[in-house]
Amino acid sequence: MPSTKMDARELAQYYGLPQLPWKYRPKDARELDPTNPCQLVEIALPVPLDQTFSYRYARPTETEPAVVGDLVVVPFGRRRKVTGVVVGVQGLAADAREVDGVKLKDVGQVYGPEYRIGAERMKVARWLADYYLLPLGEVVPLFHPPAPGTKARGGRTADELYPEVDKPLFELSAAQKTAVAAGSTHLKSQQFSAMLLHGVTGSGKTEVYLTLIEEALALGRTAIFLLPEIALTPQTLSRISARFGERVAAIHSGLSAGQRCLVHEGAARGEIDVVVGPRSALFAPLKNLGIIVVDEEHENSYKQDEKPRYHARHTALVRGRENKALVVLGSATPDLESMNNARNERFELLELPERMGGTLPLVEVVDMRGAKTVEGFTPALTEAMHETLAAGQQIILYYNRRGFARVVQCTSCGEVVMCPNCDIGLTYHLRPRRLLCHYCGHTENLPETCPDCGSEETKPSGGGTEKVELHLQAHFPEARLLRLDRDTTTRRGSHKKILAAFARGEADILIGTQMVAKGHHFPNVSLVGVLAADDGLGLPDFRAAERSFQLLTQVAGRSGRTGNGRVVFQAWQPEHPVIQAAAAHDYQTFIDDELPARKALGYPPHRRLMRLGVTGKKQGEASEAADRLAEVVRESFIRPGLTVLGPAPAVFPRLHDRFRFQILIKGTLNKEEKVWLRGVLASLRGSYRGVDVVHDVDPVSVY
DNA sequence: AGCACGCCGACT
DNA sequence: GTCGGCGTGCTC
Repeated sequence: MPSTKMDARELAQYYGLPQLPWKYRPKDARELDPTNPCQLVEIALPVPLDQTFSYRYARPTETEPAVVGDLVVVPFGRRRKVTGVVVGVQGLAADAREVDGVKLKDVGQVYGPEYRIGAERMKVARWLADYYLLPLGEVVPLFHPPAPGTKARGGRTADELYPEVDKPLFELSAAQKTAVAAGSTHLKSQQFSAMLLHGVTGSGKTEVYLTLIEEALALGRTAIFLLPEIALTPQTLSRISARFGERVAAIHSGLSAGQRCLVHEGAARGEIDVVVGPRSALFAPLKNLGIIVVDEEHENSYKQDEKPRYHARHTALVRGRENKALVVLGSATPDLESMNNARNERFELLELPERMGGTLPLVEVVDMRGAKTVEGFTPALTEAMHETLAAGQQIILYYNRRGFARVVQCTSCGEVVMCPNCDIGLTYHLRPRRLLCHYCGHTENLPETCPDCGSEETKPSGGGTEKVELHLQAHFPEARLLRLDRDTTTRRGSHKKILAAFARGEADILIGTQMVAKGHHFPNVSLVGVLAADDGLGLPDFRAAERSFQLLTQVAGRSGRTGNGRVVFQAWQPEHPVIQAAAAHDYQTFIDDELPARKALGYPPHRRLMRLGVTGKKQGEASEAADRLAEVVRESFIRPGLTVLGPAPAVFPRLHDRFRFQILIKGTLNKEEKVWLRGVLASLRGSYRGVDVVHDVDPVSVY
């Protein structure tokens, strides 16, 4: 019977898995001889191996010795050069070319002190590595701009791109003043603390953030302002740069590697003291960090969906703690985990319940059952649209399905046309006129006969944004349309272009997927229509209700930002509590329902989750590996507080020509268990070639 | 994870 | 004949 007492080597033996390489590292540090400029440096490298590597560093004259935290470039393998971080240094005889039978290669380059990962950021790096079960070297790339050294200097800096605008001199509302006062008290305490700012769309959260950042600067401290990439609009950036001028730098996807380096160096040298950007901005080398703002903190994009799979909100709290800083999380629809933390008094909760200069839009829930719909439009929505257009105002229509027809079905035998790689029905698109798989990108022509029975009666069914667009062209011929979905935003920047065109009033109706729900103020929008409000509720994910509530609330918030707005939710289950709560702008009721439901099922925020995903081209192989993994994990993790579910085929059992299985661990692993699991995963990866094993701590979705 | 080495099919 | 498919083995 295996147990966590067994190390990875013993476990590998027990289960007949191949042995891990076992490296012994001598602990006797050699004294650093000041007359000898040669060092033995231990380096963590960005490779998925649970070990560090020893190199020789014979420093050039007039240069400083390497120290822990230094970034270095080293030769690795036959022809690779990789960037790693120094985790240990010792003295070394000048003529030594090997240590304990291991040949030493020479360090190629040591970066300057601007690039050194100081003690504080190193603690964050170690936390990331431990918490997310990764080798330290694999989190190091988060801490430096890509390819430092290849500096294309002379490019425009971030804030030059966004000319200053006049600072709006609004008087803060009472609620804003309360929030600022609370934050201010925390800042002055010089202790770590966290605030959750729950404010409806348009309630002035940004003004609270900016005021608190100003206060932090006045106290001689620095600030990080995180936003989802999608929210990094020129308006947002110009507002921030108007406030902080030269001292602020923005990181965004339009920046070159050289510009990123300039921001990094400026922050390290103390020339920049506010860094704004998406999750990667969290690792900026600011000194004396006083405040970290995480705006739209519920956004799933804060969780990176590739290695290292870290959550920027969680990491912000850790970096805040290391700096005795204030962490401000803000949202109109806080993540359940954050609100739970607020209720448990780990965060101070501040509410901004009122819209600045306006009221929340009135939401009408329209029952689709028995309604005389035309292509998914009820008479109520159609009428509201005519009224809005007649009044010269704009409309947003939200429909979370791309393409023209969700599936193509044979009317004779009922089969739908499937993707050859994915076990997913293909979606019919008009432009280009082809079938497309939304998961792997496979495309093919519309078949003339049913691939299954040969009948010529195949029929596209189920709608999509393309069909809605066509319908509008026919029924609202006078209206100018814009469509916003993945298919209209293939070129870089086209997303922002479409939104900007709509904001300038170049169209009357914007139709789109989730993309229309995020960001942007559209002062002239007075109607938002949601074609299928309960669409997301049936998804087999424990967060389906939370997602739906957030999306409906966000999209509703696009209406009537500067006046009275209307919203229409069309729904098949209009009485559903999530739809009702979203329609009533009632976050309280929503979480009062949802938190106990999560607790009853043992899901976050009550317990944590870890997902182990096993995929392979051969179903049998993947399934066997998943079985083996589940067996090992289950036998060893028998204790109160831990539950192992699975293995089970994933919700999408085959994508990209790979069969997918998963195991869920409910509960929090302790340190020994994590170390142990890393070993097991490494063994498994070694013994099932052709099978991919991924682990995801705190997964954001469990598909 | 890369990247090289190594051993078997359809091409000039 | 050899270009290239991806199995497997190693990286201080």
